[in-house]
Amino acid sequence: METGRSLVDAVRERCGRCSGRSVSICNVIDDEDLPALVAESSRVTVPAGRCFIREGAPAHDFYVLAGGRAKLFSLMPDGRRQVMGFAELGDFLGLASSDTYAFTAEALGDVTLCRFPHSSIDRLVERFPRLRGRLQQEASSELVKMQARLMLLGRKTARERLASFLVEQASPCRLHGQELRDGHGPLTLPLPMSRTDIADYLGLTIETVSRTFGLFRKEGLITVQGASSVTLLAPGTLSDMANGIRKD
Amino acid sequence: METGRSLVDAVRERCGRCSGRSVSICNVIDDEDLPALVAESSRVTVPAGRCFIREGAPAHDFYVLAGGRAKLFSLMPDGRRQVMGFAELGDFLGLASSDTYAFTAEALGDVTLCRFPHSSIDRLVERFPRLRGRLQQEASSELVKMQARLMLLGRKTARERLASFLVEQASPCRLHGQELRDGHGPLTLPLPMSRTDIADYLGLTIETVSRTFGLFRKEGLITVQGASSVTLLAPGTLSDMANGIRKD
DNA sequence: CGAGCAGTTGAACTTGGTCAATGCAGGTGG
DNA sequence: CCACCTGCATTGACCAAGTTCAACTGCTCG
Repeated sequence: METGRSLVDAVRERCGRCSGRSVSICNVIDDEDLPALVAESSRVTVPAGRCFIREGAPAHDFYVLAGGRAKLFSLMPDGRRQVMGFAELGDFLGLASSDTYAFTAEALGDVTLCRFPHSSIDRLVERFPRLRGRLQQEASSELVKMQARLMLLGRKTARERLASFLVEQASPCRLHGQELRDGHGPLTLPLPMSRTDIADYLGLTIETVSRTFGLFRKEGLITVQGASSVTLLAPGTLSDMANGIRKD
Repeated sequence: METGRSLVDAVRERCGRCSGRSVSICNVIDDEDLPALVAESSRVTVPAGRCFIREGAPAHDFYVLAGGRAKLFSLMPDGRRQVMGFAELGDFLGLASSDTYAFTAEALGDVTLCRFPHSSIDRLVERFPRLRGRLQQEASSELVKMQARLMLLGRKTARERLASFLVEQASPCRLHGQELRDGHGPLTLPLPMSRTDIADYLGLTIETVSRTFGLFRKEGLITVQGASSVTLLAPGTLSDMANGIRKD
């Protein structure tokens, strides 16, 4: 249980700033319940690029993401892909759904998971009563985030989509509840996902994402360090653009 | 409470075939609990076109839709609209969310609602224990539906979107669980929403929706009676098209 | 050093959007 | 009862955002 101990610490440490931005995933880990909860689970480690949930497969287990990040997506028969979300430390995966998983989950880097059989939910909720409220609350906030994604995919331009994405990626990095404004200094983000993943998340092609990154760079809104790190030079402008308040 | 009685009957009668396709709305009415639940609520009637939930307003109450249909949407500052869903009899509105509503709800025709203060949820769940499970289950299935909508808005063509919409509208009309196949005869649907609403639901313009209806008509996939009634002549073909299996 | 891959850039093309004219039905008032 | 008005739907012509296809860059890893 040594790894269990450090896992608890890691999860606890990050819990305050989890964003829970992904599909059917909830930051439901309660500080006090956490050690016992982690002790209940079987631990799984997944190497980069491996799928640990497969769309359409029978949904026996659900997972808590305990290290690394994952992308969640579905495919159409001809290969078109839609990334539903990116899962972070503390997110719950595979809870929502019927008897089969609604999406595939693939490790972005190496990933650590706690696995629980679906059938144990009731028992867990009984043992950790606060879990129930957190689950409800997070399912609810997940629905609100989904609505923002519907607006993004249905109505926003490529620029607005990428700006929304950057602002969203920034939110776990800034202080809780603080607004994004220019002048609060530049904000550097890691982007652990590929351009292809970003494109499939935003309903665009990789080329459009790349071009739009280029435009933002030319316009002095961002700088790029390699392909997996961005600095937001004008977060407030990007935030306004994301919301359609500002066109450029 | 005379109206209460008939309301219960109406809701009960339709409950079996509710589709619950809308945002943060759940078909959570339990046959046995229903009369007492309805008796708890204050009744509201809303004329066609009136908004009874406003995006961004403080979320004091939640509603059960007890008659008619409503559209749920959000707006961007410049007026772009995204319709998040259409609410039907038995759907719950305004449950998911923080302290403000995430969308505007507008009556499509005349609408009847049961209103409950948000603060009474705990009490209701205590009194009707099965409500809790239904709420969870429906929130979960709502998330699954949302993922289908992300795929639609992010990756599907105009033809696929409209086909998906028609198939979705058809689902409450066919027998539970029955697949859509050609040869099961034509299927006539009411479309209580305007072309504009359909367009804003599908992330298209009204013109594209109109043109695509025209194409489907020319191709012998549908016939149209007025603007608010369609007959699916080849539901199986439409279903395949909706899923990207077939292009035409 | 070279292969392979992700990302970037450019040019042609396509889909769906924009703008504008026309059609159609329901409602109102003469 | 009919002319007119209004609002929604349809259709057409043109346009633009974003996609497609292809070449090229730069990086990492044998």
